[in-house]
Amino acid sequence: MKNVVKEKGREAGVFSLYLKKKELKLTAQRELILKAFLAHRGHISAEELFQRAREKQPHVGFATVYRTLKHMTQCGLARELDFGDGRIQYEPELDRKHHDHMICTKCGTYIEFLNPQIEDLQEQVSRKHGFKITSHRMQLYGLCQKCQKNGK
Amino acid sequence: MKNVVKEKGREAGVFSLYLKKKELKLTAQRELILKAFLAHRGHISAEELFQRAREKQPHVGFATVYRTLKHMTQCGLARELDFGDGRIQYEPELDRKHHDHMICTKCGTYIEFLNPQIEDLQEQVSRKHGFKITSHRMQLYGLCQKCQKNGK
DNA sequence: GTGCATGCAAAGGCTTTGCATACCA
DNA sequence: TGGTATGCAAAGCCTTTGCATGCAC
Repeated sequence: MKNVVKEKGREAGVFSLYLKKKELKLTAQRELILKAFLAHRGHISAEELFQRAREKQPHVGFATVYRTLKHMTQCGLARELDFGDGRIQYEPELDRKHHDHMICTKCGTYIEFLNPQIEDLQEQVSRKHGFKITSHRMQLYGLCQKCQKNGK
Repeated sequence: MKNVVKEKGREAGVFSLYLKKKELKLTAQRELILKAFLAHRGHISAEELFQRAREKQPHVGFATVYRTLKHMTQCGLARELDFGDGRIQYEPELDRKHHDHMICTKCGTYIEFLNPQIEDLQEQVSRKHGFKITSHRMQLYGLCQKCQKNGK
C-alpha cells in the first residue's frame, strides 16, 4: 500500500517513521521544532529556529533544537548549508529539488538555482577520477543586481 | 641553507608590498609563517600551520598565526576553504590555478579538479540572474576509489 | 516501569581580542 | 621614538555534552 500518511503531510510521516525505526520517541518538542522548521520554508539557523520554537513553547531548550536538527538531517528532512559565515544553516530538503546558491556578499540575499548541465558535468568529472559522489555543495559568491547598482 | 634567501619568490614580494601599502611591518614571525605556509604546498589548518611555525621558532603565538593568515588572505596569497568540518583550511592561492574539490567522506583525502565547462556554465547561470560572481566554492562529497573498494 | 528525552548549565573546539611588552621603520 | 606586532591568556561564538528529572511507549 502506498501512502498511509494523510492530513499531517509527508514530512511528519517520514519523521515518525524514522523515529520508530531508531526506537526513538516522538515528543511534543520534536513535533514542534519540525513544524516550525517546515513553516519557515527557507534557510534557517539553529538560533533562529530556537527563537521560533520558543514563541510557541517558551520552555524549549537550545540543546533540543540542535538534537532535533540532527535527527531531521539524518532522515533527509533537512539539509545542512554552510555559507562560510561560521554558522550552519538548515533548509528543508524532502520533496525539494536539489539546488545550489548564489550569495550576495554585500546584502546577504541568496538566489537558488539548478543547472542540469552542471550537475551532469559533476558526475562526469567524478567518474573520471573514480570518485562516487553522494552529495555536493556549490556556492557562487558575488553581488546581486541591486547591490551592483547601489555600488555605482 | 643560509644563501638560499635570494630567491624569495614572488609571494614574498607580494606580501611585503601589501604590508608596505597598508603601513604594516614585515616581522620575523610574518616571514616565518608565510614561509611555512608556502612550504607546505597544500591545504593546512591554522592549528597545523601553528605547529609547523613552532618547529622553527618555539615561541610563536597562536594569535599571530591567525592574524598573519588574515593578511595573507587579504593580499591574495591564501584562500580560505571550508570543507564543513568546523575548521577553516587555507591553501596557497597566488600563481595557482583555481580549482575545486572532491572530498572523500570516509578517509578525508581530496582530489583537486578544474572543469572549464562548469566554470563557463557558472558564469552563464549567474549572468542570467543578473548576478556578478566574484568567487565560488564547489565541493563534491562522496567516496574515493579506495574507500569504495574497501567498503565492499 | 524503563529508557530515552528534556532543560539547564557547563564544557568543547576554533577563532578573536585585550593588554603589557617587544620591536620594526 | 612612536606606533605596530607579539605572546599569552582570557573571552567569544556556535555547538555539544552531562546530569537530574520528565515523559513516551
